[in-house]
Amino acid sequence: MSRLLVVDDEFRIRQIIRKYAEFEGYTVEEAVDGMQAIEICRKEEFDLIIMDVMMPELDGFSACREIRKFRTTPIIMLSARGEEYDKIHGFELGSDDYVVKPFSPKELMMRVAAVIKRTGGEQGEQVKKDVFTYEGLSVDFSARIVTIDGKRIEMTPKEYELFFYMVKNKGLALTREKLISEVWGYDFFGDERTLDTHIKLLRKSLGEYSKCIVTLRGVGYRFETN
Amino acid sequence: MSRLLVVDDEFRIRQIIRKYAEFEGYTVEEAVDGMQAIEICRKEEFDLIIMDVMMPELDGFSACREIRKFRTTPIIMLSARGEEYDKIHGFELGSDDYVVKPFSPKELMMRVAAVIKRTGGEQGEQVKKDVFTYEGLSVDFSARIVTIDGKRIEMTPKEYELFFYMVKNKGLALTREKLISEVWGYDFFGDERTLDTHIKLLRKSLGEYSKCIVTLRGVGYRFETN
DNA sequence: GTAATTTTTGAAAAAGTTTTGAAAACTATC
DNA sequence: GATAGTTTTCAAAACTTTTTCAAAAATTAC
Repeated sequence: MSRLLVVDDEFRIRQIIRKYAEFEGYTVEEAVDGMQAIEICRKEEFDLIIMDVMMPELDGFSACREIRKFRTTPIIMLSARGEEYDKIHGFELGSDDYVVKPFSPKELMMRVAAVIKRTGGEQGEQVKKDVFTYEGLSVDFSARIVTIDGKRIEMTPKEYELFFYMVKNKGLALTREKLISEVWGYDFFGDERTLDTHIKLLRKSLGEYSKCIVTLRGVGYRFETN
Repeated sequence: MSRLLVVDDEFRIRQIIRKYAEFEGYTVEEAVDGMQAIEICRKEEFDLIIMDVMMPELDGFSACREIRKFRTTPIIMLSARGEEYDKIHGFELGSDDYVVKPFSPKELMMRVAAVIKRTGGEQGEQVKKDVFTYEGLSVDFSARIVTIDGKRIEMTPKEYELFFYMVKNKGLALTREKLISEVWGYDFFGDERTLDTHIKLLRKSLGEYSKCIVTLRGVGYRFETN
């Protein structure tokens, strides 16, 4: 069955939607604000997102816009009554429908079913994303995008390759020989210190997250998340 | 489904109407002023025209009068509150309804549905559209039409194919090999730099939206929206 | 504490990639 | 088979990345 993400700061609202949605057979996940919604969306894929407009931390519009950068998941916005501007804005940002609060759960479920049916066909061909996140760091292998606190970090090809390899093998002690042969190729016959220089560049690019790359003296390096 | 022509100089307005109209299942074409509307109407037939009154080049009244000379397509006029109220209200131009700006998209859609029902509905056959939009850029895969702020962008076959493939895989890092084998075919054995040249041509065609095509050094390209 | 070893760093040289413009080759269409 | 439009080729220019190397810093061993 379809997976739903419900984003609302009010517990009561989430609870009502969950109850109805589960009754209809949907699987439900929850997020309490836009920021959390984005994080969850990076990691998991949903068939539909129901998102409140007014939320602390990060409002529904901004979250919608952000999620649209890497996902095409349909979104239904929940907005306060009479906020015509909000509705329009929601659509502009790529939401697929809107429901005005206070809403009838039954009506919401009908909209959910309609949107899923309408967008359902294409979901099959959808590309599965491959993303790693840790605190404010996010590594999208398929888009080749690294962000720190939502800000994009530009890196050079070698940095990406080195970093991706380390992240994919996070928690493992990687010898210099292993790193060089995996990132440069087994036939690399350059200078001893090339790897060090790239680690340096990578650390510089990662800023505060350079803490994740630890030196294993006499051995190599390890990427670790605490 | 029914075909709509939206005529307004503001792309924001066109975009909102397009979003709602497509949600309702209509096919939407756009024109940015009265002059363009007339040209398009000479070439194509619509089930309904939504036209703004205040436009540069040729205003809505004049355009409406002109189109009426060779078409009977129903027209809904959009006007700012109080603007030329009498004229519109008198229906002397032959418009079928009018909506005051700022309008509720939902209300507009109800009027659209009402007018279409009243005037006998569609003439053409049903075509399922497959359209991607981002800001003023719209890519209609099934019609093979790309528009920027409502203006049609003419491209060569290769440009279309390359662009469509990139848009369909938006947000993904596409290697040169992948692009070449998908757009040219796995058996392409031409020059290394052919892809680059086509990217160049495509960027030129896309004007301001060339920003969406980002170079991934050492890898390939990515189409991204933001 | 000192010497030996290893890693980090900065800067410059070398290598590599992408962009661009222009011309040549190709392909329909009349 | 001439023409107009499209695609491909190619090489120079613009730009970026990688590598090298030696000095400095850090760590370890004695």
